[in-house]
Amino acid sequence: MDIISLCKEHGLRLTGPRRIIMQVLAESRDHPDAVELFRRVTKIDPSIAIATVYRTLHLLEEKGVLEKHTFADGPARFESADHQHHDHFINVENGDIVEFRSDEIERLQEEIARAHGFAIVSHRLDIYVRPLESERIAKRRGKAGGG
Amino acid sequence: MDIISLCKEHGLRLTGPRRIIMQVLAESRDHPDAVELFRRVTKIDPSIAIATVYRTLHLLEEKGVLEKHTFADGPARFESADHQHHDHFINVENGDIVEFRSDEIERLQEEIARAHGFAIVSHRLDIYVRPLESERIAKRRGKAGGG
DNA sequence: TTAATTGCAAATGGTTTGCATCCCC
DNA sequence: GGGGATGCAAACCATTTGCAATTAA
Repeated sequence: MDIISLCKEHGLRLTGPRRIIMQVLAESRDHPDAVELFRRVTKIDPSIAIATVYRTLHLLEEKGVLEKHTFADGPARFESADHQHHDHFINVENGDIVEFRSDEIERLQEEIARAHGFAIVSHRLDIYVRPLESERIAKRRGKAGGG
Repeated sequence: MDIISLCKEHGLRLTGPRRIIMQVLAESRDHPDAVELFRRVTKIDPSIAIATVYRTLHLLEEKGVLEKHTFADGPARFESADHQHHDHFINVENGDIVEFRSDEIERLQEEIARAHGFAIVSHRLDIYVRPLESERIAKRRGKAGGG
């Protein structure tokens, strides 16, 4: 969905700062945090305040347009919510995030929750990882062109 | 393990504040945060500073004696680490925490990580829940004595 | 004795908020 | 024109840190 309809749909004014923040958000595939977003946004329009970034993020989260994640205890990181639920691998060596989904894990969670007398509201599975040594070797080989 | 051996084992001085903080920690089954811990500790000795609570918590986490969790985006909460790994249900209605463990989910995680070329360093599965309506009724009935 | 530990207060980092101004609808 | 949105700076909250005084070993 484009930015104009997004604002219309949620009764938000399409202002200059908002247009830019949403555009940057739409282009980001890397779960940026508010400060990183602020950096990207002010590269386009340096007059935008970080308060506006936080306000927009909060607004979009409330409307269900964005998902907010808190990995480890760093700053909150955001991604658009227009996708099926998924979980995250966080590469502890560089902070990179890889998404994954397991229907089987989802199903097991439901089952266990029900057995405990709970209904699931939401959940998060964060797996902190490190590349397997074999992967590291494969990557080195790839980069070096087979050395 | 008692507090004295714990300190000896990790080369920590057994000071008054530490003795009290560890004692309170040992008695807590509810994953308290630092500020809550500070409240409990200063009830016993009002001269203890919150900085000492944070420092002790950090120390014990480093030594692997405590586990630190960040649920949603509230303050960090702690529990002793002298147990098998488990995951958490967080009751969104009151913040209560219930522990659970699924070997099957653990196994699936390993499997999926490996398939992605990762080795797991650690992980966290937090399931935000609400009591099932049937549980709520059962509880009311229990409290009212069968009303 | 003396290095580790503490209390205090100031600093930090991420995030939110009050308020006067601004500018979409 | 008017109310929502913004920029700015100050406030906030959880947490950390510098430093001089204290204390366990």
